[in-house]
Amino acid sequence: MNYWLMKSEPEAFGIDDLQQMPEQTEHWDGVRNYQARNMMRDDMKIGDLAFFYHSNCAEPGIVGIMEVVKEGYPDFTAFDPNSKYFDAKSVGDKPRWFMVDIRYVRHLKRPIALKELKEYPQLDGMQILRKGNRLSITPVSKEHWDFIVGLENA
DNA sequence: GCCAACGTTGGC
DNA sequence: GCCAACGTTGGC
Repeated sequence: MNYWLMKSEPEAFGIDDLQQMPEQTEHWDGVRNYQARNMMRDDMKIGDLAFFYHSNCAEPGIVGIMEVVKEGYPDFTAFDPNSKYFDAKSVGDKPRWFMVDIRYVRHLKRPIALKELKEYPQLDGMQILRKGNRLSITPVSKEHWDFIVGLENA
């Protein structure tokens, strides 16, 4: 079982939006980066857990936990000319972009801000903390996962 | 295959 | 709004 961190801008789609979806489940569409695509297509498995990270907002940080409930399949927004994620180079038999479905698990008892995450030497090397990191999906080690979940009660 | 130009991400 | 970091594109 693996752990992940997935970014989303709360103004576009935040954890509260996920919680309000039917069955608290949504497809993670619109990822247009090959590294992130590969992780969704190849590596993310049913039952894996992921942090929901709010980016590009007043208080960027980890706000909750979600679970992979459907493994990689073609991102259909790439096929839709009316979608802002349309990609003419992604066609039916050779889809270029993939997504997974994720289900809301819970909010953290308190949001843990990026600013706070940076304070802990225990989290050195975590990908989200690297300068210039822009990848919207990153793997999280079990050690880092457990440490961060442990911060909830601090 | 190199690399400059350009676009996007995302913290601040 | 600024800007650093990085990915992609396209000319050569």
